[in-house]
Amino acid sequence: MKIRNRIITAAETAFDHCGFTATGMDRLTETANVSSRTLYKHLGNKNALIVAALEHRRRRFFAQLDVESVDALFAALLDWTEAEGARGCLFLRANGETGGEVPEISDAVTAYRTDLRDLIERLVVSEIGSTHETDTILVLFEGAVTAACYRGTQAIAAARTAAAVVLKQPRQPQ
Amino acid sequence: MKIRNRIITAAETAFDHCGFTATGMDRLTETANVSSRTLYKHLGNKNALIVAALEHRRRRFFAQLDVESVDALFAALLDWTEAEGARGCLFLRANGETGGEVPEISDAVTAYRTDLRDLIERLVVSEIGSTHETDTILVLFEGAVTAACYRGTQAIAAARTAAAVVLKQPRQPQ
DNA sequence: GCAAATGTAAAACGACCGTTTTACATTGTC
DNA sequence: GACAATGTAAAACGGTCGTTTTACATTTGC
Repeated sequence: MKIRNRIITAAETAFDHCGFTATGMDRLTETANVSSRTLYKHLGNKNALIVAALEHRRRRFFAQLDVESVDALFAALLDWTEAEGARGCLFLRANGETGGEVPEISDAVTAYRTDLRDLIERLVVSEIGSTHETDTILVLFEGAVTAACYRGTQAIAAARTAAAVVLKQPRQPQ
Repeated sequence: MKIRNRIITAAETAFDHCGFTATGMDRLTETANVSSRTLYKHLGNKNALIVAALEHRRRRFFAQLDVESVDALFAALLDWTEAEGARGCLFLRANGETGGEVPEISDAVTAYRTDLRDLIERLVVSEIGSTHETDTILVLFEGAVTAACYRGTQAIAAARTAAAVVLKQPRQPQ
């Protein structure tokens, strides 16, 4: 189980840094220090490796985002970005590159989105007692991830401040 | 100049719907109703066609976003999304698929980002008299585009409301 | 100590794809 | 009415890439 993990870990960073299509099997075997035969024996094919890398990313990401407030969520995103860099949401990119035509990959992306929304909803409810601003915080989170690609961590800081403002705001009648 | 335009227009929607890598030259010639020889004579190669399609998208997009307030900006984004669908920012996707290693494409993406930020900055200044909340609105805009992929137009509505709240908020001392 | 399992190294396969070329039809202009 | 210019249709080229195969080395458990 050690080799499989090494392959997946190396693949996650390779895909993140160079893209899914642009990363060939030769680079994946190289960075994982395994032969192509071993890689195929352990993962089956490239799509399965992409799925495994996405699931690995999902676990790592939400492990770092295991927080108890919306403010701490953005603080954790800041830490993540400072450690990992900002190249956009890996799941969004995976979906874009495959055109949503690889079901297993789409499933992995959907799983991530569900987890993210569940997390945010839980935090929002514990903070203001209703789910009412969940989409707002979700938008701020997604926007922070995307805008950080070219505005850096100050995009995350801006999202963090805006989230605080929105949640402090007295609930408007619909 | 009519054929070139037909090729670029068809390419823009093909790339948008199926992705850049996943869209082969055969599909591009098919949807534009031209021979491959004509396509190459007019555009040169696939990367140049991608750049042309991105520039075409940029012109169309900002033509629809020619507004005078932040609220109208999100209203215009709503209109755009209802007409075109939500598949994520085409420029972000282009960058992701090429790994940022095709300079001409990266330039087109940078041009879009610059235009978007300039537009938002202009609107924010005209609304609150300072550039202070530009990054916040930018984050909300990017987040709305991304989240609309799986939350639909209500993500844009949430961003729109949040933008109004943020801009109404009394300026906090730094 | 010897199979069986598991690994490496590297060549080969087969399909796909961007691009070019060949051969031919259509058009507009002097 | 001939001749560029510009178009189509389709075959061919050449490289890349995911995947498989061949040949061989190394571990591991009975």
